[in-house]
Parts: sequence; structure tokens; C-alpha cells
Amino acid sequence: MATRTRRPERRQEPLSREHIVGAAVELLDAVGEDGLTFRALAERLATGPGAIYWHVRGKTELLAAATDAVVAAAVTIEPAESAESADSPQDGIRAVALGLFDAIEEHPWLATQLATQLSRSPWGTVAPRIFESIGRQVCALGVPEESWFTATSALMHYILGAAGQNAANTASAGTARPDVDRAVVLDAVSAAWEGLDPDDYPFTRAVAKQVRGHDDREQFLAGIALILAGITAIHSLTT
Amino acid sequence: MATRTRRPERRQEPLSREHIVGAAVELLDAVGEDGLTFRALAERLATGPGAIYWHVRGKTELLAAATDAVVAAAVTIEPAESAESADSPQDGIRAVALGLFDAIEEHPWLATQLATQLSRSPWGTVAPRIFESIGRQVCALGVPEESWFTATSALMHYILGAAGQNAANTASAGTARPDVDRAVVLDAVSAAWEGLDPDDYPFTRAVAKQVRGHDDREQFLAGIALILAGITAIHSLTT
DNA sequence: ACCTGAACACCGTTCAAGT
DNA sequence: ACCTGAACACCGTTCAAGT
Repeated sequence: MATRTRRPERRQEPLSREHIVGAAVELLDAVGEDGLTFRALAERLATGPGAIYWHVRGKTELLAAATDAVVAAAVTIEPAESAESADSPQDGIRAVALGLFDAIEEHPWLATQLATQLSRSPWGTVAPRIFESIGRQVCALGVPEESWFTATSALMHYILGAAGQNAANTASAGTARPDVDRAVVLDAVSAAWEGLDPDDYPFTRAVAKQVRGHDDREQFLAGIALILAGITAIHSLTT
Repeated sequence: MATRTRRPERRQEPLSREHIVGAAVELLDAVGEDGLTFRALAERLATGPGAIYWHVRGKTELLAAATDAVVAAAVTIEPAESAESADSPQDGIRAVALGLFDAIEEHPWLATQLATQLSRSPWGTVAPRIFESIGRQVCALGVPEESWFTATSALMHYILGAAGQNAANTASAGTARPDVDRAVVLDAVSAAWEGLDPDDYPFTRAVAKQVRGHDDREQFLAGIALILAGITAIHSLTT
């Protein structure tokens, strides 16, 4: 039961802001949001708690920086991903969506953090990053300018929400055999929903069976297809 | 500077769970999530911190209960709202959406809390509540059963995300003159977005001007119309 | 300029003791 | 059964002091 993943290997490199944020992300991944402590972080960086404050204003800023770093990496499509990015805008949107989907799956704390970040300050650095990468594809889709905001927002909110909800199914236990784990959790959700009051929750109970055994990623993409259909339909675009 | 809204007026009614949750919501509204403290809550209830633990397992459960209480109130459409609810399913969806929109606007802490709740436990009580109320309308819309989950999810995530983001524009300062306040904040967001790097953020900058002066509620409903269009288009439903 | 680490104020939670 | 309130362990943050 060695919870502490000590790592005082490399001792003295001057301790930069990047270094701190990187360690914060690692700690977040390892022990979750509650585990991110200035003391634990300091130990991991082989210094005292006070040192961190020289590079970062406080915990709020640290969390924002960690979130931004992960989002930036997720949203920047590697050139290898799609040879020349000569794909359709739809493919581009799917790529961005899956990038965020995977990032949230890899860093479960991201779901809550993204919501906090967006609902706290839309003028921060993380909101524009996501908005821009989706918006460009919306633009390429031929959506008229006055609808750019609506279409991009709809996509962004669905992507963030659905990916976040999905992360709950993955992050229940350790990382061993995530596929098995997920099936178990999905079954649990399905069972819980089927156990709801028949009078109050007829619809949710009816859907419960569908949830079981469905592929997450497929479901996620189906939602995106739905919104894309709405975008093309409402503006009579050709597909 | 009397931040403390003391209220030891009514002293001794046995202190029930409902009472505690109600006081928690009040405190949350007054001082935000960071202000919800077992000590502050106890003071407001004219008891000690330990007493609360007799009725509630801990802070996590308290937050969940507070969220659930507000969501339950928001999602239950008052009979006065729509005489016999003989409206169209579309109207029903808009009603649910606006109910949540208003609730988040009234209780800004709800945005973060909802995301936390959904991404932590989809099998909790709050997710089914929202899912059910939206899903019934989706069902009434004539969506085929295998698409219930996708359509309802898309709507739910958009509603929660967009309403949450919107709350950020409202909750910046005190409650006096929220309309003026909001215009100011919207201008600030717009200005911040226009100040982004032209090379990295061409799309976001282009949209920045649209943001200014647009009606939030109208924007919100436009997004819902978009998703509804997708639903009816993809299943070739008649409107 | 950058780091140290003790100290401060505060928090969630527990629990022996009361009624 | 239900409440009290002191106590515990821990946290974010500060800051005089060091290098």
C-alpha cells in the first residue's frame, strides 16, 4: 500500500513554473483533485511549500494552469494524426472531440475542472482554446457567420458534457483492465436506473437497458452526428 | 462590512435534514461554495458543527443534497406554468431548459456542482431527474427508441453547459442591477477575446463582436433549436 | 532572485460527554 | 435519539530569514 509515489530523484534544476505545473498534472492523475496539496507537490518537487508561491499565485491559478496545459496538448492535433489535414470539416470536428474525450478519460479530474474553469471565467485561456479549435471547423463547414457562435457552443458543450459524464464510468477504480471495469460500472449504472421508481422515472428505466453494453465512443460520436445534422439541416448545407 | 448574515431568530425546532439542506442552499447562495462551512452552517442553525453529522454523512453528501433539492424544484414544472401541459414537446423541452437555466442563474454554484455530480456519479439522484424530464419530451417527439439516449444526452449536455457558462456572466458581482452588470461583463469577455493573438485565434476574434450585446436567453434557445433540428432531421420527423 | 520552513488561520471530521 | 463543543489532523497561505 505505497500510496506515496515519491520521486526525489532529480534534485536541483531551478524549479520553473512549467516544472511545477507538470508535477501538478502528474499528482492530479495519481491521486485526484483532493490529493493535490501544496505539501505533497512540494515533496514531489523536493522543496518546501513556500517555494511554489514564487512561481504560482495560488492553488486556483495552479489548477487553471494544469487544466490549460492538458487542454492545449489535447486540442493541438499532431501532424501525424491526419496526414495533411485535408479531411472534411466533419472529420476535423470528430478529431477535436475525440482528442478531448481521450484527454478527459486519461485525466478524470479534467471533467470537473473544465466545468469550473468555463463557468468561472469564459475569458480565461482554456475556453478560447477549445472554442477556437471547434469553431474553425464550423467555419469550414460553411455555416453562415451569424450562427458561428451558436453552432460552436452547441458542439463544445455537448463534447465537454458527454466526455465528462463518460469519464465517471472509467475512473471508478485503478487503471488495470479498464475495459472490464467499465462494463461492470456500466452494468451498475444500468441496474441503478432500472431500480428507480416506475411512476417517477418511466423514461430513464426504459433507457437503462440500452446503456448496458453500448460502446461509449460510439455513443459519443452519435451525439456529435446529431448536432452536425442539426447544423447542416438548419442552414440547408450539403453534406 | 457585515458579511455574516446571522439569523439565530428561531431557535429550537428539532433540526431536520431538510432544514439543514435548506440552510445550506441559502448559505451557498449568499457566500458561494467556499463559504459553505460546517461552522458557518452550524452558526446559522444555532447549533454546533457536530450536530450536522447526525443528519448528514459529510460535506460531499450535503453538497449533493443541496444540488438535488434545487434541481428537483427547477425541473418540476408548476401547473401554473403551462395550463394543462398540452403544449408541444418542443415547448416542453424549452420549458425544462429554461427552468434549469434560471436555476443556475439564481444559484451560480449550481453550475460547478452539477458538473461534479454528473461526472462523479451518473447513478446519483440528480442525473436521472434531469434526464427523465428531458427524455419524456424526446419520447413525445416521436424519436425512435434506439435514439432516445443519444438525443436526450445531447440536449442535457448542451443545456447544462450553456447555462453554466452563462451563469459566469451573471455572477461576477452583487445582485444589484444584474442587467447592467451583465452587459459590462459581456463587454469584458468580448474585449478579452478581441485581444487574443490574431494568428492563433482568428475564429474566436471574429465571433467576439457577435457576443457583445446579444441576448443570453435568445442565444441559449437558438442552441436548443439547433439540436432539435438535428433530432427531427436525422429521424425525418415532421415538425 | 529564489528558496526554506515555521507559523497562522481555518477547515472537515470525530467523539466522549451530556440531555 | 439527538445535540454539544473541544480536539485532531490537515490544509492554503504568509513571511522573516536565509542563500
